[in-house]
Amino acid sequence: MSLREKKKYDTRNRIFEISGRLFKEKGFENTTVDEITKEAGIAKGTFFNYFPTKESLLHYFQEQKEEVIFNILESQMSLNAPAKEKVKNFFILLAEYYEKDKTLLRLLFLEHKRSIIASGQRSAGKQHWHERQQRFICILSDFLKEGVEKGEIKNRIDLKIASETLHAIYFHSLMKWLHSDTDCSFSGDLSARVDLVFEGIGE
Amino acid sequence: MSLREKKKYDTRNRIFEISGRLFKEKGFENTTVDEITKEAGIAKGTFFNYFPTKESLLHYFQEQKEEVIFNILESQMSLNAPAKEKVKNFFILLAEYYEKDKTLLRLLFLEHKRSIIASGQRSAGKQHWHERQQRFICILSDFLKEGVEKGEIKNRIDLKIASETLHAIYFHSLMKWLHSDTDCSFSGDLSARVDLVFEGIGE
DNA sequence: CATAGAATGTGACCGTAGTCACTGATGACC
DNA sequence: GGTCATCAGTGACTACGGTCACATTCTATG
Repeated sequence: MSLREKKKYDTRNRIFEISGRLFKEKGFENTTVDEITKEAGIAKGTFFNYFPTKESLLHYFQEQKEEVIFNILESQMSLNAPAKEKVKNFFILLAEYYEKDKTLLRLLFLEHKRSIIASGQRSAGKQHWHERQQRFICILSDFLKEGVEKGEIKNRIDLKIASETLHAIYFHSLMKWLHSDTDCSFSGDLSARVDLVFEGIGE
Repeated sequence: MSLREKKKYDTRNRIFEISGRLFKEKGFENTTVDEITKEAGIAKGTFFNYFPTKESLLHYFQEQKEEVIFNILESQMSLNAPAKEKVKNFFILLAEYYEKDKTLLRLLFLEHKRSIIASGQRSAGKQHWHERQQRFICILSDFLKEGVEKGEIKNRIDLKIASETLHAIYFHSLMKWLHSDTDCSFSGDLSARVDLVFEGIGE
């Protein structure tokens, strides 16, 4: 690695670390780019050489988190269990991982989401978000498919609709939990909802 | 109405109309407060006498829409029909109303949502949003309760969980539809998902 | 009609995200 | 080692949302 490359790498990392710390300490909105660059000992313009916007930082934090999450998930996915258990397990693993650091997650998730919405129709962030959802839904869909083959799930069910619905429930629980101040259990809430969808409401 | 009151009313309306038009024409982010006030023939400060922030305008647009929606809904709610049909009807009425003006809705909904997220933990916007959701869930819960009494719905179901789940599905469909460019049917999508939840996935 | 005081309007001003034309450091090549 | 093209660094500058002390307009009252 040349000197130039090393410096670049270091600066980027420095911005990343400092902004991460400041965001946690003071919140995203209350941390200015000036503060970050001042603490990093660089000029304001330099910040924008590395990250196109202040919000884009969150995008990278998010990516870092996801790396970890998907590794956890993939290590558990090949378990031999009924489809319903697999789905629950999948959700609970995610939930437990999230429950470890609600504050950070709230920051990453809500601000990141906000930025995607704000940046309008076609943006890299939105694209990435969409892909992430698809990956999520695919995993669920695979579980359900297995379930159909094993006769645990009605075979007249549209797998796309079903896995999307499960995803919707996951998302809803997540949002509810993120917005709640009380410490209601995210994984417990999810579990009840998955049961409901598997059983059905109707008599 | 005194002259003062009339002027106030007029100014407020003027801001409202002009900003609505500009938002539709150029989008929310691309419309500046300066533009709005210039076109309205008032000073910048005056704008903020009427609306605490630029985003708060969206809050009022949203309220205006909701007025109409809840009137439509209430006129249809007392119909005598199976619970499932009532839920579907409820959703479809909403969907059809929304489908009339996707662009405006997308603007109102996404930006409004964004602003709620952005404004952090405790804001009037968030409070109002939360109340709206509760109202929504209550209506669904009433339908389901009736369904239980009429034996159409399993009585071991937790009504809160069930109505929240239906709401989650509604919300998911709405978001999917708002983000899609293709003209997939919002009401059709919802209908399939309600069927799924009533029937259940499991064999 | 005169006047006081309240309601409303005003625009210079502030803080912050983001830009850009210029400067300085780096390394490939001779 | 000297030269020059390239790439990162810089900070004054712009744009925009939002504020505030002061100016203007309206109205209640004698």
